Amino acid sequence: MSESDTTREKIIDAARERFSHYGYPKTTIAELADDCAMSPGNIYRFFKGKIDIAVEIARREALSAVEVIEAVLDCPVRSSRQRLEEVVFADLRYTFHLLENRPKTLELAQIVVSDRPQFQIESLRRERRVFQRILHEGQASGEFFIENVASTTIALHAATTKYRYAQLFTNQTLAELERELAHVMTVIMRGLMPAKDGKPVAETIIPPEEAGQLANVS
Amino acid sequence: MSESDTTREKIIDAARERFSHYGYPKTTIAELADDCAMSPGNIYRFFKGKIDIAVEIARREALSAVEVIEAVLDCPVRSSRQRLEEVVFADLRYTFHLLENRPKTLELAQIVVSDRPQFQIESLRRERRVFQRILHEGQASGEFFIENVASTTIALHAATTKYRYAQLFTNQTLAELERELAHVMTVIMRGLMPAKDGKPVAETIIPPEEAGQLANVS
DNA sequence: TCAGTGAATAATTTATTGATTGTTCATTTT
DNA sequence: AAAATGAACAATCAATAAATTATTCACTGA
Repeated sequence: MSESDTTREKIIDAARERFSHYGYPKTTIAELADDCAMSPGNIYRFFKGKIDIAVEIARREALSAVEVIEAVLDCPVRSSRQRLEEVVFADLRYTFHLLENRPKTLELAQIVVSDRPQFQIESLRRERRVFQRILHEGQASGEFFIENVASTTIALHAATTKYRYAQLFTNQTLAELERELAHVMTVIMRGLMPAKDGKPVAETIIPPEEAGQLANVS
Repeated sequence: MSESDTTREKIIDAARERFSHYGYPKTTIAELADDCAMSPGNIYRFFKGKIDIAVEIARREALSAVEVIEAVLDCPVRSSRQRLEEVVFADLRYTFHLLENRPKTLELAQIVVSDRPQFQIESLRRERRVFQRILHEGQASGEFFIENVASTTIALHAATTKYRYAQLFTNQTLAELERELAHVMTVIMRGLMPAKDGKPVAETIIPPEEAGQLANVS
């Protein structure tokens, strides 16, 4: 790692610390420079402007959020259905706890999005790719019956909108949201899977929250 | 109608006019009093405070919005499925055009909700009742197969969250949203209706926009 | 040449003040 | 007695001044 890379990281670390403690607006470039034992001017050799530091932090945050969701893919499960349900519930829980425990993270994301609308579009796209992979697998294994995987992915993602950063829409508790999401998933799963012997697919069971799943949100 | 009722209506009319033209914050009680040829003090014999005038206007707006949606129920259609789809699309279109043509209406609603959170909860509940009626009908006629109508109503309503005041979530065009919603409804309908002869239910077709449907939004 | 500086400046935020507005109520009118 | 008034007062807003901050850049030391 080159010298200038570690300097850049030092700035990011200092910014992460201050942004999460005091928020983006109340953090000054002079403070970041102090933390890194350098002059304000030098910061601008690594970032075009203050907002770009926030963009970089939010970008990493978004990537690690998708990783949390993707981690669910790695654990062995019995079916694509279970995979899909676990990913959707993980999404609800991860974003819920994020807003609960680290409200400044949302604030930062909102500031970034208001300045760079493309940021949100790309974050959503990354998330959809996870969904798409699962649908594709389920399709290939014959578990799902899906005519058009691409458009069904979009539908699934849109139908679960309320369960991403749910506190922005409602003040329901997490338990209430989980119950609700189970109903949504029940309907969706019945839409994706053929009925067996004339009986519709069983209801979605709320998956248990894995212990390690939310390690980096505390 | 009593004298004091008509006075109250005069105030509401004046407020509606000014709120929609200049917005709630820029409208003063003195102006409303002027419009009604009365003194500021007299307004307070009819409303506890300025915000209560806004609440009353928003309440009526919300009721007439549900009426627009309910109007779809009155026209004869071939199936519960079609009813459901028309209601959901009407909701998307109505709220979309509302934000496009009368942004002050949203502003007012947001001001009311921030002061009276219960307002939003009740509006959503009213809307859900329309959904529930359709599901119930479809269930009774045997067209839908629904184990629990109440929880399925909640699921349906939650899954279509993105298509109520869609511009708050995305900057997609109405046409894009309609295409997306069709995909969502396709999955949901397959979840509600049993497959025929092993073939899944047909895809949702975007219903044509009725001419008279949006009369009071222009 | 490269990494870094810090004073100068432009842009933004905050504080202050004066003006406007929401609300009340003792009083007047009908 | 009911309906309405308008002056008084507290709360809020708008305008401006003052202070702070983001950003630039000519310059310094390795």
